[in-house]
Amino acid sequence: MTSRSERIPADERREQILAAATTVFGELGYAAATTDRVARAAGISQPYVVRLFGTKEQLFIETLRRTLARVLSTFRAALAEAPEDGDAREARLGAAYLELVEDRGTLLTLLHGFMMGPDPVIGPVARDGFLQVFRMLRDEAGFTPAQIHRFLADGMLINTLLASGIGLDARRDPDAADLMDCTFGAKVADVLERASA
Amino acid sequence: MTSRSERIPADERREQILAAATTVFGELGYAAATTDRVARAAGISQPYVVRLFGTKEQLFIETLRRTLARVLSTFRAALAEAPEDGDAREARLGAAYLELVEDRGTLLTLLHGFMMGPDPVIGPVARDGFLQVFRMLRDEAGFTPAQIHRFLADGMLINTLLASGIGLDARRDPDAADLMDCTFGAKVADVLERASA
DNA sequence: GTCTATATAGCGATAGAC
DNA sequence: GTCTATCGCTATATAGAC
Repeated sequence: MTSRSERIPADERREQILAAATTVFGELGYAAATTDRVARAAGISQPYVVRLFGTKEQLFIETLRRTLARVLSTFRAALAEAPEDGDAREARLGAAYLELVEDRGTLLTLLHGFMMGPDPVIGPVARDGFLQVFRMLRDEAGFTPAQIHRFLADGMLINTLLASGIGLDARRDPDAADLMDCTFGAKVADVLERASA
Repeated sequence: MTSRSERIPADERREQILAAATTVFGELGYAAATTDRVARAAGISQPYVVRLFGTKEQLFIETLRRTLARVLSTFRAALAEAPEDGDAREARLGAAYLELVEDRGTLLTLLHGFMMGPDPVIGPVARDGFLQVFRMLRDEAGFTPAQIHRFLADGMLINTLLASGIGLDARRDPDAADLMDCTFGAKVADVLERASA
Protein backbone atom coordinates (compact mmCIF):
# COMPACT_ATOMS: atom_id res chain seq x y z
CA MET A 1 0.00 0.00 0.00
CA THR A 2 2.54 2.62 -1.13
CA SER A 3 1.33 6.12 -1.89
CA ARG A 4 3.19 6.13 -5.17
CA SER A 5 1.91 3.65 -7.76
CA GLU A 6 3.89 0.71 -8.98
CA ARG A 7 5.48 1.06 -12.40
CA ILE A 8 3.33 -0.82 -14.89
CA PRO A 9 3.33 -1.19 -18.70
CA ALA A 10 1.13 1.43 -20.35
CA ASP A 11 -1.11 -1.15 -22.03
CA GLU A 12 -1.95 -2.77 -18.75
CA ARG A 13 -2.46 0.60 -17.07
CA ARG A 14 -4.83 1.67 -19.83
CA GLU A 15 -6.90 -1.43 -19.25
CA GLN A 16 -7.07 -0.77 -15.50
CA ILE A 17 -8.20 2.78 -16.17
CA LEU A 18 -10.83 1.68 -18.68
CA ALA A 19 -12.20 -0.82 -16.19
CA ALA A 20 -12.38 1.88 -13.51
CA ALA A 21 -13.91 4.30 -16.00
CA THR A 22 -16.64 1.80 -16.86
CA THR A 23 -17.69 1.72 -13.23
CA VAL A 24 -17.53 5.47 -12.70
CA PHE A 25 -19.18 6.50 -15.97
CA GLY A 26 -21.82 3.83 -15.49
CA GLU A 27 -22.63 5.14 -12.04
CA LEU A 28 -22.58 8.88 -12.71
CA GLY A 29 -22.82 9.40 -16.44
CA TYR A 30 -20.38 11.34 -18.58
CA ALA A 31 -20.91 14.87 -17.29
CA ALA A 32 -21.07 14.10 -13.58
CA ALA A 33 -18.12 11.72 -13.65
CA THR A 34 -14.72 13.33 -13.06
CA THR A 35 -11.33 12.24 -14.27
CA ASP A 36 -10.27 12.42 -10.64
CA ARG A 37 -12.80 9.80 -9.58
CA VAL A 38 -11.68 7.53 -12.36
CA ALA A 39 -8.09 8.07 -11.28
CA ARG A 40 -8.84 7.22 -7.65
CA ALA A 41 -10.77 4.12 -8.69
CA ALA A 42 -7.75 3.05 -10.72
CA GLY A 43 -5.33 3.95 -7.92
CA ILE A 44 -3.35 6.59 -9.81
CA SER A 45 -3.20 10.38 -10.12
CA GLN A 46 -5.69 12.47 -12.09
CA PRO A 47 -3.18 14.03 -14.48
CA TYR A 48 -1.94 10.59 -15.45
CA VAL A 49 -5.41 9.59 -16.61
CA VAL A 50 -5.51 12.65 -18.84
CA ARG A 51 -1.98 11.97 -19.99
CA LEU A 52 -2.85 8.49 -21.20
CA PHE A 53 -6.14 9.34 -22.90
CA GLY A 54 -5.70 12.94 -23.98
CA THR A 55 -9.07 14.23 -22.84
CA LYS A 56 -12.00 13.10 -20.73
CA GLU A 57 -14.03 12.92 -23.93
CA GLN A 58 -11.56 10.51 -25.52
CA LEU A 59 -11.53 8.43 -22.35
CA PHE A 60 -15.30 8.13 -22.49
CA ILE A 61 -15.30 7.18 -26.15
CA GLU A 62 -12.74 4.45 -25.58
CA THR A 63 -14.71 3.26 -22.56
CA LEU A 64 -17.83 3.12 -24.71
CA ARG A 65 -16.02 1.13 -27.38
CA ARG A 66 -14.74 -1.29 -24.78
CA THR A 67 -18.16 -1.88 -23.25
CA LEU A 68 -19.68 -2.35 -26.69
CA ALA A 69 -17.02 -4.91 -27.58
CA ARG A 70 -17.78 -6.76 -24.38
CA VAL A 71 -21.50 -6.83 -25.12
CA LEU A 72 -21.02 -8.05 -28.67
CA SER A 73 -18.55 -10.75 -27.72
CA THR A 74 -20.82 -11.98 -24.93
CA PHE A 75 -23.68 -12.27 -27.42
CA ARG A 76 -21.50 -14.01 -30.01
CA ALA A 77 -20.28 -16.51 -27.46
CA ALA A 78 -23.87 -17.27 -26.53
CA LEU A 79 -24.86 -17.71 -30.17
CA ALA A 80 -21.94 -20.02 -30.85
CA GLU A 81 -23.26 -22.58 -28.42
CA ALA A 82 -26.95 -22.07 -29.25
CA PRO A 83 -29.11 -24.40 -31.36
CA GLU A 84 -30.62 -23.46 -34.73
CA ASP A 85 -34.13 -23.08 -33.38
CA GLY A 86 -35.25 -19.46 -33.34
CA ASP A 87 -36.97 -19.44 -29.96
CA ALA A 88 -34.08 -21.23 -28.28
CA ARG A 89 -31.62 -18.69 -29.68
CA GLU A 90 -33.74 -15.89 -28.34
CA ALA A 91 -33.79 -17.47 -24.90
CA ARG A 92 -30.03 -18.02 -25.02
CA LEU A 93 -29.36 -14.37 -25.87
CA GLY A 94 -31.68 -13.29 -23.10
CA ALA A 95 -29.60 -15.30 -20.65
CA ALA A 96 -26.46 -13.66 -22.06
CA TYR A 97 -28.00 -10.27 -21.34
CA LEU A 98 -28.48 -11.25 -17.73
CA GLU A 99 -24.81 -12.18 -17.51
CA LEU A 100 -24.03 -8.63 -18.59
CA VAL A 101 -26.26 -7.24 -15.84
CA GLU A 102 -23.88 -8.73 -13.28
CA ASP A 103 -21.19 -6.29 -14.41
CA ARG A 104 -23.55 -3.31 -14.04
CA GLY A 105 -21.03 -0.73 -15.33
CA THR A 106 -21.05 -2.20 -18.82
CA LEU A 107 -24.75 -1.78 -19.52
CA LEU A 108 -25.02 1.52 -17.67
CA THR A 109 -22.11 3.11 -19.52
CA LEU A 110 -23.68 2.01 -22.78
CA LEU A 111 -27.02 3.49 -21.79
CA HIS A 112 -25.42 6.76 -20.71
CA GLY A 113 -23.79 6.85 -24.12
CA PHE A 114 -27.16 6.43 -25.85
CA MET A 115 -28.49 9.32 -23.79
CA MET A 116 -25.84 11.61 -25.26
CA GLY A 117 -27.35 11.75 -28.74
CA PRO A 118 -27.20 15.57 -28.96
CA ASP A 119 -23.45 15.64 -28.24
CA PRO A 120 -21.73 16.30 -31.57
CA VAL A 121 -18.83 13.92 -31.01
CA ILE A 122 -20.11 11.28 -28.59
CA GLY A 123 -23.57 11.06 -30.15
CA PRO A 124 -22.44 9.55 -33.45
CA VAL A 125 -20.22 7.03 -31.67
CA ALA A 126 -23.11 5.90 -29.49
CA ARG A 127 -25.51 5.60 -32.41
CA ASP A 128 -22.98 3.55 -34.32
CA GLY A 129 -22.74 1.22 -31.35
CA PHE A 130 -26.49 0.85 -31.25
CA LEU A 131 -26.48 -0.09 -34.92
CA GLN A 132 -23.75 -2.66 -34.40
CA VAL A 133 -25.93 -4.41 -31.85
CA PHE A 134 -28.89 -4.23 -34.18
CA ARG A 135 -26.95 -5.71 -37.11
CA MET A 136 -25.72 -8.51 -34.91
CA LEU A 137 -29.26 -9.44 -33.94
CA ARG A 138 -30.47 -9.26 -37.52
CA ASP A 139 -27.57 -10.77 -39.44
CA GLU A 140 -25.76 -13.03 -37.00
CA ALA A 141 -28.50 -14.13 -34.63
CA GLY A 142 -30.99 -14.26 -37.48
CA PHE A 143 -33.74 -12.71 -35.37
CA THR A 144 -37.09 -11.79 -36.88
CA PRO A 145 -38.20 -8.15 -36.57
CA ALA A 146 -40.53 -9.18 -33.75
CA GLN A 147 -37.66 -10.85 -31.92
CA ILE A 148 -35.41 -7.83 -32.41
CA HIS A 149 -38.14 -5.60 -31.04
CA ARG A 150 -38.67 -7.77 -27.98
CA PHE A 151 -34.98 -8.15 -27.26
CA LEU A 152 -34.17 -4.45 -27.50
CA ALA A 153 -37.26 -3.35 -25.58
CA ASP A 154 -36.65 -5.81 -22.77
CA GLY A 155 -33.00 -4.82 -22.71
CA MET A 156 -33.78 -1.15 -22.37
CA LEU A 157 -36.27 -1.79 -19.59
CA ILE A 158 -33.69 -3.84 -17.73
CA ASN A 159 -31.16 -1.04 -18.22
CA THR A 160 -33.56 1.53 -16.83
CA LEU A 161 -34.56 -0.56 -13.85
CA LEU A 162 -30.88 -1.11 -13.14
CA ALA A 163 -30.03 2.59 -13.49
CA SER A 164 -32.88 3.77 -11.32
CA GLY A 165 -31.96 1.38 -8.55
CA ILE A 166 -35.57 0.40 -7.97
CA GLY A 167 -34.39 -3.07 -7.05
CA LEU A 168 -33.17 -1.60 -3.78
CA ASP A 169 -36.66 -0.48 -2.80
CA ALA A 170 -38.11 -3.92 -3.47
CA ARG A 171 -37.39 -5.22 0.00
CA ARG A 172 -39.19 -2.38 1.76
CA ASP A 173 -41.82 -1.34 -0.77
CA PRO A 174 -44.35 -3.97 -1.90
CA ASP A 175 -45.14 -1.98 -5.05
CA ALA A 176 -41.49 -1.93 -6.06
CA ALA A 177 -41.34 -5.69 -5.55
CA ASP A 178 -44.54 -6.08 -7.55
CA LEU A 179 -43.09 -3.99 -10.38
CA MET A 180 -39.97 -6.12 -10.59
CA ASP A 181 -42.16 -9.20 -10.54
CA CYS A 182 -44.64 -8.00 -13.17
CA THR A 183 -41.98 -6.97 -15.64
CA PHE A 184 -39.55 -9.87 -15.54
CA GLY A 185 -40.66 -12.44 -13.01
CA ALA A 186 -39.10 -13.43 -9.73
CA LYS A 187 -35.93 -14.99 -11.14
CA VAL A 188 -34.79 -11.98 -13.16
CA ALA A 189 -35.99 -9.63 -10.43
CA ASP A 190 -33.56 -11.38 -8.14
CA VAL A 191 -30.63 -10.86 -10.50
CA LEU A 192 -31.51 -7.18 -10.85
CA GLU A 193 -31.89 -6.76 -7.13
CA ARG A 194 -28.47 -8.17 -6.43
CA ALA A 195 -26.89 -6.10 -9.19
CA SER A 196 -28.36 -2.90 -7.73
CA ALA A 197 -26.43 -3.24 -4.50
CA MET B 1 -37.09 42.86 -27.80
CA THR B 2 -35.90 44.75 -24.73
CA SER B 3 -32.79 43.55 -22.93
CA ARG B 4 -34.55 43.75 -19.59
CA SER B 5 -37.42 41.30 -19.12
CA GLU B 6 -41.00 42.32 -18.70
CA ARG B 7 -42.34 42.26 -15.17
CA ILE B 8 -44.42 39.12 -14.76
CA PRO B 9 -46.16 37.40 -11.78
CA ALA B 10 -43.88 34.87 -10.09
CA ASP B 11 -46.25 31.96 -10.70
CA GLU B 12 -46.26 32.54 -14.41
CA ARG B 13 -42.52 33.04 -14.47
CA ARG B 14 -41.98 29.78 -12.62
CA GLU B 15 -44.02 27.98 -15.24
CA GLN B 16 -41.97 29.52 -18.07
CA ILE B 17 -38.78 28.46 -16.35
CA LEU B 18 -40.04 24.93 -15.76
CA ALA B 19 -40.98 24.63 -19.42
CA ALA B 20 -37.54 25.85 -20.47
CA ALA B 21 -35.91 23.53 -17.94
CA THR B 22 -37.79 20.54 -19.35
CA THR B 23 -36.23 21.20 -22.73
CA VAL B 24 -32.73 21.84 -21.43
CA PHE B 25 -32.62 18.98 -18.92
CA GLY B 26 -34.14 16.65 -21.48
CA GLU B 27 -31.49 17.55 -24.01
CA LEU B 28 -28.41 17.55 -21.77
CA GLY B 29 -29.29 15.71 -18.59
CA TYR B 30 -28.97 17.09 -15.07
CA ALA B 31 -25.20 17.41 -14.75
CA ALA B 32 -24.45 18.86 -18.20
CA ALA B 33 -27.35 21.32 -18.10
CA THR B 34 -26.54 24.71 -16.60
CA THR B 35 -28.82 27.14 -14.85
CA ASP B 36 -27.58 29.70 -17.35
CA ARG B 37 -28.90 27.72 -20.30
CA VAL B 38 -32.25 27.34 -18.63
CA ALA B 39 -32.26 31.08 -17.94
CA ARG B 40 -31.48 31.95 -21.57
CA ALA B 41 -34.14 29.54 -22.81
CA ALA B 42 -36.61 31.29 -20.51
CA GLY B 43 -35.38 34.74 -21.50
CA ILE B 44 -34.22 35.86 -18.05
CA SER B 45 -30.99 36.10 -16.07
CA GLN B 46 -29.22 33.16 -14.46
CA PRO B 47 -29.35 34.46 -10.87
CA TYR B 48 -33.09 34.89 -11.16
CA VAL B 49 -33.56 31.22 -11.92
CA VAL B 50 -31.64 30.35 -8.80
CA ARG B 51 -33.54 32.96 -6.85
CA LEU B 52 -36.90 31.41 -7.73
CA PHE B 53 -35.96 27.78 -7.18
CA GLY B 54 -33.26 27.94 -4.53
CA THR B 55 -30.85 25.50 -6.12
CA LYS B 56 -30.32 23.74 -9.43
CA GLU B 57 -31.17 20.50 -7.65
CA GLN B 58 -34.53 21.85 -6.53
CA LEU B 59 -35.21 23.13 -10.03
CA PHE B 60 -34.58 19.67 -11.43
CA ILE B 61 -36.79 18.00 -8.88
CA GLU B 62 -39.66 20.35 -9.63
CA THR B 63 -39.11 19.85 -13.34
CA LEU B 64 -39.22 16.10 -12.79
CA ARG B 65 -42.45 16.40 -10.83
CA ARG B 66 -43.98 18.53 -13.57
CA THR B 67 -43.07 16.10 -16.35
CA LEU B 68 -44.40 13.19 -14.33
CA ALA B 69 -47.68 15.01 -13.74
CA ARG B 70 -47.94 15.62 -17.46
CA VAL B 71 -47.34 11.97 -18.26
CA LEU B 72 -49.87 10.74 -15.74
CA SER B 73 -52.55 13.19 -16.80
CA THR B 74 -52.05 12.30 -20.46
CA PHE B 75 -52.51 8.63 -19.62
CA ARG B 76 -55.56 9.31 -17.48
CA ALA B 77 -57.17 11.38 -20.20
CA ALA B 78 -56.60 8.51 -22.63
CA LEU B 79 -58.10 5.98 -20.23
CA ALA B 80 -61.15 8.15 -19.61
CA GLU B 81 -62.19 7.86 -23.23
CA ALA B 82 -61.12 4.24 -23.70
CA PRO B 83 -63.46 1.22 -23.82
CA GLU B 84 -63.49 -1.55 -21.22
CA ASP B 85 -61.77 -4.08 -23.46
CA GLY B 86 -58.22 -4.79 -22.27
CA ASP B 87 -56.53 -4.84 -25.67
CA ALA B 88 -58.22 -1.64 -26.75
CA ARG B 89 -57.09 0.11 -23.58
CA GLU B 90 -53.55 -1.02 -24.21
CA ALA B 91 -53.68 0.37 -27.73
CA ARG B 92 -55.14 3.64 -26.49
CA LEU B 93 -52.38 4.11 -23.92
CA GLY B 94 -49.80 3.34 -26.57
CA ALA B 95 -51.21 6.14 -28.68
CA ALA B 96 -51.05 8.44 -25.64
CA TYR B 97 -47.37 7.60 -25.28
CA LEU B 98 -46.78 8.71 -28.84
CA GLU B 99 -48.45 12.03 -28.07
CA LEU B 100 -45.87 12.48 -25.31
CA VAL B 101 -43.06 11.81 -27.77
CA GLU B 102 -44.03 14.97 -29.63
CA ASP B 103 -42.94 17.03 -26.64
CA ARG B 104 -39.56 15.28 -26.48
CA GLY B 105 -38.36 17.13 -23.36
CA THR B 106 -40.97 15.47 -21.17
CA LEU B 107 -39.93 11.88 -21.80
CA LEU B 108 -36.22 12.67 -21.91
CA THR B 109 -36.23 14.57 -18.63
CA LEU B 110 -38.03 11.65 -17.05
CA LEU B 111 -35.49 9.19 -18.43
CA HIS B 112 -32.58 11.33 -17.24
CA GLY B 113 -34.19 11.28 -13.84
CA PHE B 114 -34.35 7.47 -13.86
CA MET B 115 -30.66 7.40 -14.74
CA MET B 116 -29.83 9.26 -11.54
CA GLY B 117 -30.63 6.38 -9.23
CA PRO B 118 -27.35 6.68 -7.28
CA ASP B 119 -27.96 10.34 -6.44
CA PRO B 120 -29.06 10.44 -2.80
CA VAL B 121 -31.70 13.13 -3.23
CA ILE B 122 -32.83 12.88 -6.86
CA GLY B 123 -32.72 9.08 -6.98
CA PRO B 124 -35.59 8.53 -4.53
CA VAL B 125 -37.76 11.12 -6.28
CA ALA B 126 -37.21 9.44 -9.64
CA ARG B 127 -37.96 5.98 -8.28
CA ASP B 128 -41.13 7.25 -6.69
CA GLY B 129 -42.16 8.63 -10.08
CA PHE B 130 -41.52 5.28 -11.72
CA LEU B 131 -43.71 3.60 -9.13
CA GLN B 132 -46.51 6.10 -9.68
CA VAL B 133 -46.58 5.18 -13.35
CA PHE B 134 -46.53 1.50 -12.47
CA ARG B 135 -49.42 1.84 -10.03
CA MET B 136 -51.43 3.73 -12.61
CA LEU B 137 -50.99 0.92 -15.12
CA ARG B 138 -51.86 -1.73 -12.59
CA ASP B 139 -54.66 -0.10 -10.60
CA GLU B 140 -56.25 2.46 -12.92
CA ALA B 141 -55.64 0.99 -16.36
CA GLY B 142 -56.19 -2.52 -15.03
CA PHE B 143 -53.33 -3.94 -17.07
CA THR B 144 -52.23 -7.53 -16.68
CA PRO B 145 -48.58 -8.14 -15.73
CA ALA B 146 -47.87 -9.04 -19.37
CA GLN B 147 -49.40 -5.77 -20.52
CA ILE B 148 -47.45 -3.78 -17.95
CA HIS B 149 -44.26 -5.47 -19.08
CA ARG B 150 -44.92 -4.70 -22.74
CA PHE B 151 -45.94 -1.13 -22.10
CA LEU B 152 -42.92 -0.26 -19.97
CA ALA B 153 -40.44 -2.09 -22.20
CA ASP B 154 -41.74 -0.46 -25.36
CA GLY B 155 -41.76 2.88 -23.62
CA MET B 156 -38.15 2.60 -22.54
CA LEU B 157 -37.07 1.54 -26.01
CA ILE B 158 -38.85 4.55 -27.49
CA ASN B 159 -37.17 6.77 -24.91
CA THR B 160 -33.76 5.42 -25.78
CA LEU B 161 -34.26 5.72 -29.53
CA LEU B 162 -35.41 9.28 -28.96
CA ALA B 163 -32.46 10.13 -26.72
CA SER B 164 -29.87 8.62 -29.05
CA GLY B 165 -31.22 10.53 -32.02
CA ILE B 166 -30.97 7.49 -34.26
CA GLY B 167 -34.03 8.73 -36.11
CA LEU B 168 -31.81 11.37 -37.66
CA ASP B 169 -29.56 8.76 -39.26
CA ALA B 170 -32.51 6.94 -40.79
CA ARG B 171 -32.56 9.04 -43.94
CA ARG B 172 -28.91 8.39 -44.76
CA ASP B 173 -28.27 5.01 -43.21
CA PRO B 174 -30.40 2.06 -44.42
CA ASP B 175 -29.58 0.08 -41.26
CA ALA B 176 -30.84 2.89 -39.06
CA ALA B 177 -34.05 3.00 -41.08
CA ASP B 178 -34.34 -0.78 -40.80
CA LEU B 179 -33.87 -0.59 -37.05
CA MET B 180 -36.66 1.96 -36.67
CA ASP B 181 -38.85 -0.19 -38.87
CA CYS B 182 -38.12 -3.49 -37.13
CA THR B 183 -38.79 -2.13 -33.67
CA PHE B 184 -41.94 -0.10 -34.12
CA GLY B 185 -43.03 -0.14 -37.73
CA ALA B 186 -43.09 2.65 -40.27
CA LYS B 187 -45.79 4.75 -38.64
CA VAL B 188 -44.14 5.07 -35.24
CA ALA B 189 -40.73 5.37 -36.87
CA ASP B 190 -42.05 8.44 -38.61
CA VAL B 191 -43.19 10.04 -35.35
CA LEU B 192 -39.83 9.34 -33.78
CA GLU B 193 -37.96 10.69 -36.77
CA ARG B 194 -39.82 13.97 -36.69
CA ALA B 195 -39.39 14.28 -32.92
CA SER B 196 -35.63 13.83 -33.24
CA ALA B 197 -35.21 16.99 -35.31
C1' DG C 1 5.78 5.68 -16.36
C1' DT C 2 4.10 8.60 -12.78
C1' DC C 3 3.72 12.46 -9.77
C1' DT C 4 3.17 17.49 -7.78
C1' DA C 5 2.01 21.96 -8.71
C1' DT C 6 -0.68 25.03 -11.02
C1' DA C 7 -2.88 27.64 -14.86
C1' DT C 8 -7.41 28.34 -16.61
C1' DA C 9 -12.23 28.16 -17.28
C1' DG C 10 -17.01 27.44 -16.10
C1' DC C 11 -20.68 27.23 -13.00
C1' DG C 12 -23.77 27.72 -8.88
C1' DA C 13 -24.84 30.81 -5.62
C1' DT C 14 -24.84 35.39 -2.96
C1' DA C 15 -25.13 40.54 -2.40
C1' DG C 16 -27.20 44.36 -3.32
C1' DA C 17 -29.13 47.94 -6.57
C1' DC C 18 -33.28 49.31 -9.05
C1' DG D 1 -39.80 41.12 -9.79
C1' DT D 2 -35.43 41.34 -12.02
C1' DC D 3 -30.75 42.60 -12.97
C1' DT D 4 -25.40 43.31 -12.64
C1' DA D 5 -21.39 42.19 -10.40
C1' DT D 6 -18.79 38.96 -8.32
C1' DC D 7 -17.21 35.29 -5.05
C1' DG D 8 -15.64 30.68 -4.43
C1' DC D 9 -15.49 26.08 -5.76
C1' DT D 10 -14.54 22.39 -8.77
C1' DA D 11 -12.66 20.26 -12.70
C1' DT D 12 -9.86 19.67 -16.95
C1' DA D 13 -5.68 20.21 -18.74
C1' DT D 14 -0.62 21.64 -18.91
C1' DA D 15 4.30 22.02 -17.27
C1' DG D 16 7.87 20.01 -15.63
C1' DA D 17 10.37 17.17 -12.06
C1' DC D 18 11.72 12.44 -10.90
